[in-house]
Amino acid sequence: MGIQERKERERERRRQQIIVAAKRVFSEKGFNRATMEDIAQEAELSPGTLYLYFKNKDELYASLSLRILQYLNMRLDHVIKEEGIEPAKRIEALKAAIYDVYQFDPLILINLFHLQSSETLKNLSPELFDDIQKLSSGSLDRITILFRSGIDGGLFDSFDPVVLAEILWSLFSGMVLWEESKRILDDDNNFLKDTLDMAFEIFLRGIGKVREEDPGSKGHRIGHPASSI
Amino acid sequence: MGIQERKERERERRRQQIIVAAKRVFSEKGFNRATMEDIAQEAELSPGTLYLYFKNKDELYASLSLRILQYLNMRLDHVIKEEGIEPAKRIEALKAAIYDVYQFDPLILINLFHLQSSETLKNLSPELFDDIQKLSSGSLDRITILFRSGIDGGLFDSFDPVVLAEILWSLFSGMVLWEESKRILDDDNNFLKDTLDMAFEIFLRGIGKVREEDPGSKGHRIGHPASSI
Amino acid sequence: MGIQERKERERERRRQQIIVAAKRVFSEKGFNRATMEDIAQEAELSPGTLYLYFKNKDELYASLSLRILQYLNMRLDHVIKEEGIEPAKRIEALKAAIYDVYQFDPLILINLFHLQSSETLKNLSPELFDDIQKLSSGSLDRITILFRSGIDGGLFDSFDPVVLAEILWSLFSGMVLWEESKRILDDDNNFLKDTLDMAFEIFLRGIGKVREEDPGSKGHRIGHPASSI
Amino acid sequence: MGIQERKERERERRRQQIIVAAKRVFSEKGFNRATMEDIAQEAELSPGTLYLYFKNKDELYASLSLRILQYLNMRLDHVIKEEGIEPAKRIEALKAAIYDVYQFDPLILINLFHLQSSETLKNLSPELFDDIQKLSSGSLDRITILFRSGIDGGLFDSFDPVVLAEILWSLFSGMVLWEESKRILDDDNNFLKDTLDMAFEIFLRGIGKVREEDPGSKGHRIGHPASSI
DNA sequence: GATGAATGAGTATTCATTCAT
DNA sequence: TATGAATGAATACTCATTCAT
Repeated sequence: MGIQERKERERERRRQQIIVAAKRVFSEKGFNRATMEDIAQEAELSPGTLYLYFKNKDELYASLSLRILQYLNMRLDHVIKEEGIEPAKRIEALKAAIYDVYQFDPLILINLFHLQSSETLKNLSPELFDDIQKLSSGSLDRITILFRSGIDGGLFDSFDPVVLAEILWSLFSGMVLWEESKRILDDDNNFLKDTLDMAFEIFLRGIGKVREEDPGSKGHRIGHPASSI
Repeated sequence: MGIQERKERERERRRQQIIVAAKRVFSEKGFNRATMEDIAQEAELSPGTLYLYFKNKDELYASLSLRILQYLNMRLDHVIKEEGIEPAKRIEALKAAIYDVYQFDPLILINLFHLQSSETLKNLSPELFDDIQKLSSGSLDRITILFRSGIDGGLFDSFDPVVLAEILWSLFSGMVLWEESKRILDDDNNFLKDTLDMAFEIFLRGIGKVREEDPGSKGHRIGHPASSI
Repeated sequence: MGIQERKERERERRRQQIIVAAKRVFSEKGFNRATMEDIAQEAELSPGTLYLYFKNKDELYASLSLRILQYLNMRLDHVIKEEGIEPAKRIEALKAAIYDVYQFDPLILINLFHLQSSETLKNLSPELFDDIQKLSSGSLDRITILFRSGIDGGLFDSFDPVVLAEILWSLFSGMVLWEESKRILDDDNNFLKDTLDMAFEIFLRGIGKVREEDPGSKGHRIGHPASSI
Repeated sequence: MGIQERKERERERRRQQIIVAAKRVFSEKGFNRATMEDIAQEAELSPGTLYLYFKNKDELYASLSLRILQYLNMRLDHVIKEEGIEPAKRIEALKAAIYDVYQFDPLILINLFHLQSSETLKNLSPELFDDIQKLSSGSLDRITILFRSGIDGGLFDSFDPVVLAEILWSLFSGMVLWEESKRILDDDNNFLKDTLDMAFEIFLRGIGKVREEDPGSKGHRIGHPASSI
């Protein structure tokens, strides 16, 4: 391997080091209250060094999101590309993928949704803005594909798969934000896991073909006992 | 008619004047890039005057949200208190109410969700924090009541109504944020109206009693023709 | 009495009302932390009204000092003009006068010394500056006269009476300030009374003619038992 | 000679640079009219830099005083520790020390007395407040020791040495303030030198044992010819 | 005269970013 | 490359003062 390559690898290691530190600090203090000084300290580097790896604070922040979008797309690609799998299983895999992304890094995920809905987005460099936009619509496209295969496979009623993807995405992002809010307002910690599970089931029931003749379909209409009626 | 009352009214008018200006500026520039100077200018007042009506920038920002939460709760109360209405109609009314809230003031609604998921929440005065928390959980409670009446009325399967309310709230907030994001990323403007409609239908189908014996229930399982396949 | 005169009297009453309030607020918060709003509230008037009676905050502050300087000079005049009194008694009366001034209004007295040694002095209107200067040097002159009479009366050694007056004045102001400082630093409250008494005795001993032939002079060389040796 | 040590020295140099500038600006404009911007300009630094060395304006101001208190204590320690010196000489040395402190830095000395008698004192960080308090009472203790040795040595009458120290301190601070006031009111500049000298002599005469049997003691009862009678 | 709402100039402080070493 | 001291632009907030009522 060339010396060039080794340098590149070293450089990437530093970037990750900074990203990890940034993630922690942003999560704890929020974008505005987190200072570059804080992040440098957490990364055990000097403030100046951060600027050797990231153009500015906004781009460092956005980089966090890039990472999780890439991970999401990778996971979705796996689901899509798995051969010889029936549509119903694919949707199960979609759910698992979304879970995984959340568990992979809940904090960065929150950052992603903050970013998407905020002023920061407007201040990015055109290139980074483009990256975000492409990755983001890439995710939607992938989810759309999965829904379409479900429709084509006769699993779902003929909804618009693009809209289904957007609804799923909204549901997901809304729950992540709502969970964060509950953590602040109510100190309630384990909201998302169970709720997302239930939401997914309801959503699948909602779009599923109502197949009166197929008792097997009842399989994933799991009963949800009302807990507090 | 007293002088006291007139003054109070005048004061309220000023508050509204400032809130309207703040809404515009915050929406255009985001919380951090909006300066009090900007808002004062927009309101055609001096910076100092803002502080006669709002303790600080955070509280001015939070006040925007208070307003829409109050409006939401009022609308939900109407739905709840309507007498002699069958459960199915109530849920329809819930949908309409949520629509209305969105249309009442989309921008402030976005502020609300920003606020709920952000650092700002931690910096509010205890009183305002309390107000937000109470109004927010008040909304959830009201939606919960509506779902419970649907369950009691035999309209829905026996899901936990609290969780249903949270899922609906997540879906709603997620869609509002996603819409904003799309507006920035894709210049797509009219996402929410149709999507929320469809999401609501799917959600209702998902939680609905699967009444094989009742062909009439198909009535509101409107078909959603795929638009872009 | 004319209506003119009544008005004048009314006006003076208001001025006093404001001065009393200002004194309290300045003493509690210090010059800079005391706001005109605070003073207005204390005086149960509106901020605007203060400006009908005092040109600005500096002048209001300075007015406090005027009052006590006038009182001091009045008391000193009494001492000077008392006829047929022997020099030794006069000096006793001087001590009593200084005591009285302190007791008349310790807080305003502190204000006076703050004022004399501060930036405020430079910002006064020329008229007020003149008033302060005249009253202040008037006090010095009066004290000088008393010392001179003591010298002429053969009571004291032939020190420069001007300098004696300045030393006395310095001693007095230094003790008042030191007392305030102790109140803040040590919560020590009753410093001045006893200490001034002792200082005065030492001072008189220091300037007194050493009359070896006159045992009567021992009268006011009171023994000061060491308290903590 | 370590790099650590060199940096520390450099840092101290900067602090001094700022202190010198602050001293000039505070003296010229007073605490409130002096802006951090002014001080930065005088120090040929940027405003931000000041905050790398001093937490805030109050602490910068207070730091000026620390320095002179430390110097005073050091000088007093010298006087105390000088071996084999007779009490009378010690008191002479005390006078010299006080002179020196005044000449070392009249402006900072004024700041010290402003500080001690002002609102600023209440806003300091607890640590700095403690430092001031300790140094200040340290000075008093040292002066007390000197008076006690004078009493023990039979030089003075048995006054309470604590109170003597306080009187001396009051006299000194009062004269410094009075001098400043005169500079503003009368443009009179060289008050303190001669007056303090005379005050000291009077004070010593006042507390000295009246030794009728010892004509030699007249030695330092220098005659003070009246200058302006 | 009295009011008190409105003003807007004034400033301490922060922190992203740079650059000499 | 890495540093971290220095920068200085940017801004929330205060409060003495004014003036229409």
